[in-house]
Amino acid sequence: MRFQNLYFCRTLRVFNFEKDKKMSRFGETLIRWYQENKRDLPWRDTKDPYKIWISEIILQQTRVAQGYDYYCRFVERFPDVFSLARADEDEVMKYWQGLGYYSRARNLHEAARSIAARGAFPDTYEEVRGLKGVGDYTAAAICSFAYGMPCAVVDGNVYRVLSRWLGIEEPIDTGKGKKLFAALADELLERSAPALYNQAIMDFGAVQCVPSSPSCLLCPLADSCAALQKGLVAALPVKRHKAKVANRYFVYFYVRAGAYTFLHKRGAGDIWHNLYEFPLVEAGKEVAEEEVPGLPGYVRLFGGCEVQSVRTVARQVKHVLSHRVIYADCYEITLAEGEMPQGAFQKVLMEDVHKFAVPRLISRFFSLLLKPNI
DNA sequence: AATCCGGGGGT
DNA sequence: ACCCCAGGATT
Repeated sequence: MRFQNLYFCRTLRVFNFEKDKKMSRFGETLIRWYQENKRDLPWRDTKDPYKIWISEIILQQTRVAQGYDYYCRFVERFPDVFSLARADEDEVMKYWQGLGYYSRARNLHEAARSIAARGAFPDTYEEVRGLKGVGDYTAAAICSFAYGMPCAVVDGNVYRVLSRWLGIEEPIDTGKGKKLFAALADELLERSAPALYNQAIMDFGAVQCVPSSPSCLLCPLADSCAALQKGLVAALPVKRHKAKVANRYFVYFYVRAGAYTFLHKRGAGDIWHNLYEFPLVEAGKEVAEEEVPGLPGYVRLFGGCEVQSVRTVARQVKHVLSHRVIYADCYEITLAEGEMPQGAFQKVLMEDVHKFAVPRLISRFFSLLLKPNI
């Protein structure tokens, strides 16, 4: 018994020794790869926690190519946390227009105000993690990049790189899987250079260890990659199946009353919170053209005002969100000049609609309406 | 643990 | 079509 135990301990020690050697090569290899292959990105030129924070929020579920220009415009207009805190929320939303996941912008603004009230950007992990819109990933990113703290980031890239290199088939989108990968990431973190290591593993995942058909022949970690040896590269990481998305049917009304139109600000508890749109009727199913209010034979009123004419602008425009598919119609309806329909509408000069933050779908309607019909 | 929240690009 | 992206909040 004692012998067995001794043997076990010795095996474990040897195993750990081998593992440590392999693990330290992992970090060194990634950092070497990064130094030769890294992309030059504006948020990497700074240690300003504010700018790093902005970049991390923008890059949540967003590719670098998509967020790049937004970051540049955002930090130019809001160069520090105080300018962001002072700004009107509508303007912040306008700078976010088109990026999606608009709660990021609202939380960013709210957090900026709490930071400004506090006087300075938080400098402990717990306080950074406590900011609205900052989760485990973003807190680790800010604290390692800005302050050099030994916090391992775990994002989509890290899940992929670790699951493949270690050959782990545990699903990454369960509580158990998340805990496992967080522990592994922490164990593998290169503590002598946390910021460099974190950047390296994420860039490595984004550029080399890509989701589909990575170039394993050229990979510096090919020798030690468990997935490559087991033929599991394409199968990893494992994710649970996603729920099917439901459809929604929107009917929008571009209302003309002289030079004015009407916009509605969306409320909480649904998509596009605090963005603007045309007056909307949501239907449970597809609405036939003949059934639209205002068309001959049906209701000729809009918000209590008589509808003078109706024109079809667009029908069944498909707009895909992360978990909904919207089929949207848009009708132009004309009211007498000076009419003010009942409802929570804002009367806006048509030439001023571009000043409002609107979802992509609505900005598409704008461009349809500004172009002469062909 | 599930669901919600956008938009764009790659395959 | 389907997947993924420097995820987080809510229920």
